[in-house]
Amino acid sequence: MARVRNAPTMADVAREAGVALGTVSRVVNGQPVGAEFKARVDAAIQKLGYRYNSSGRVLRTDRTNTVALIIPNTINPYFALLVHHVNMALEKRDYKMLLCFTEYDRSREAEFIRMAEQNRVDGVIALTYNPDLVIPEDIPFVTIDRFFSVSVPCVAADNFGGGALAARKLKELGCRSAAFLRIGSTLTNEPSKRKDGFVSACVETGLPFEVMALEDGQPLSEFERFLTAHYHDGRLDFDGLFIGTDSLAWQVIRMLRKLNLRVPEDVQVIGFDGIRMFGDQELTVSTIVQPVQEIAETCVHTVLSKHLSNVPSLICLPVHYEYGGTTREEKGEIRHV
Amino acid sequence: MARVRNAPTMADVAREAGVALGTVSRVVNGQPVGAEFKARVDAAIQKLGYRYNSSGRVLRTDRTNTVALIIPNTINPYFALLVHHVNMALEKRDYKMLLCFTEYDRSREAEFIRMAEQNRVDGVIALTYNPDLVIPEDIPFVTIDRFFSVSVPCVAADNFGGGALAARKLKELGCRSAAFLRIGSTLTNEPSKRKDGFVSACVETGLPFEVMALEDGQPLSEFERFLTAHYHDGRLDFDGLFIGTDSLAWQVIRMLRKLNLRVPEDVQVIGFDGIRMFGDQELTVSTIVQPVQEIAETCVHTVLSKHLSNVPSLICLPVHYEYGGTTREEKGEIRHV
DNA sequence: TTGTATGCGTTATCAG
DNA sequence: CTGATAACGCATACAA
Repeated sequence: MARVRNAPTMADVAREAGVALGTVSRVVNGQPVGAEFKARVDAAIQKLGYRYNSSGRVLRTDRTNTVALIIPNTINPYFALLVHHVNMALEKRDYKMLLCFTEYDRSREAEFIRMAEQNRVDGVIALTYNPDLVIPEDIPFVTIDRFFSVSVPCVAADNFGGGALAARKLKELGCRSAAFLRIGSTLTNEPSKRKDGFVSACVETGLPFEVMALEDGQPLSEFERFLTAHYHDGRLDFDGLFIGTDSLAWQVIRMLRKLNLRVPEDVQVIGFDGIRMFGDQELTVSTIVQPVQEIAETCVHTVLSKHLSNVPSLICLPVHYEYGGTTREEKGEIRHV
Repeated sequence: MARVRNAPTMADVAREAGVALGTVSRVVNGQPVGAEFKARVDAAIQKLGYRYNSSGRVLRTDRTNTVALIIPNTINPYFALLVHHVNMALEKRDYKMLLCFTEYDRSREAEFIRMAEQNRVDGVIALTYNPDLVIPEDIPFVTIDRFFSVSVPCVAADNFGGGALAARKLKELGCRSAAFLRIGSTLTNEPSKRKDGFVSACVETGLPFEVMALEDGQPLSEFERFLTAHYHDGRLDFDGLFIGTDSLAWQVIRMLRKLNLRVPEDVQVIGFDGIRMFGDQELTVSTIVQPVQEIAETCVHTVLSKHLSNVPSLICLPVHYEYGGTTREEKGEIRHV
């Protein structure tokens, strides 16, 4: 069969330069070649307008310099941030990213893993929810926020520490009674530990607390019912809320406003993630900030390391608290919610 | 050289099934094969755990089933949305996406085009800012928001119409005097027409207006100076603002609040893009909504069409206005800013 | 319909 | 250091 596109190949360059094919390959790959030869090859490349074609190398070496990132979507700003930093970390190492959006669909999660194998990616980084997901053995695999087994490295923020930090912060800011609200309690993953850390620190500091967790299917209005049930004579039973994500925190704040409760005067709110308005402006709420860039960097570093067996199976990266207008702080910044 | 990974190949399957290599290929690709043969091949595939390897096909056919998307980043929610819909549109057609973040860096824009060629992508969709960008001839290329030449299809929202719609809406909502604020006026692209449409409709409806455009390098505080200069005795000269993007609108609203101006009571604000809180909650401001999904779908459809010459060189897709709390509307929704 | 054989562009081995 | 040549896995033209 003839060439599909008629772009010049290394063979054409070799012929033009009057050298062997292998010599062209060495020049292109920066391996040692005599100056005279190199000059002739470079000239031929110029003259023919030769463009390197990676598909030959892929077939020969079975390395694509590509890593698949499996993630629900990029509409959620936390995922969008993750995608961004993973891609940057990959690019720094001359790797490309094959992006797969699952939309939380379990069958899609599994299908993308198959697809990644077919395309001979050099590794997979996955943030998934399918409880029965089978992790392939023959390909470097790193998960985010979810621990499968000691043979599959998992990278996550220090969710337990973050939950504890939120509780201690509320206590420190004068809260007398707190509640933790979260959604999606079906699957046990690393973020589930936010609750454990919160509870642990509440107990430790003597801060009374309640926990309200919604199953995945339940409507958000359940939170409204919960809050209303704890609302008497214009006051809420809690003066501090720790909420599983910034996104949910934002929605809960709207509910509080409906009850004529002021944030942070009547109720202080701390979220989790560190989402900023339009990606780069102010925080949406006071929050526990995930080290997204470090998470991405660690995932990439890990998935590309030669000896996965030397890698810890769970890597928790430190979080920090940041003021975002929904807690009472000395720093007199403008409230924006 | 021996196999790199020792995964079974079509040859192994053929041997196992006692058929020819070509027959395996036909089975795998769903071409007509005798039932008996097909059964034997399927059984062999099962038995050996054969996984299709796309790298052979790529080399053979020079088609990767991959399209490169070149875009500044995914932190900006508008870009994040675009990435999402482009990927979904590609996936629907069994194409993969090679994502390239330029971070607005001109040299990176050019470099990614080179990289895309090397990797033999089947097409490129690009949202770029480099005024001197050279579009390759030998690869299907579609741009977003920026017109290069009649031979390079450009997909965009109806920016002119959107600007006009904003002006008419402000007029309709009772505005007496309006201003248009935008940033980044160096490069002339499709979004530049937002101003033209706005001006045109202001003139048409007799709405007095001013335009304030910031060059790319200038600090945002210039807008604050502009507003302050038009602020007398607790009143702003304008009771309506149309702002180039939702992101900028959000920042301007913060400036207005510093001047103790209420939105929308004192000043109504309309943005552009249609960005939602956390990607899926309420709009951040009243705005002209871009049809992002249609833009993505059109880009993909266009870049993959066989006969690019039959394609219009500029495709403008309709926008619409949507209430987001920063205009005065009958719909009494809770203000959230 | 099925088998055979060639080549896609590159890398890597081996001999000169 | 350079040249010649054999794979890599698959698709397809051609022969049977």
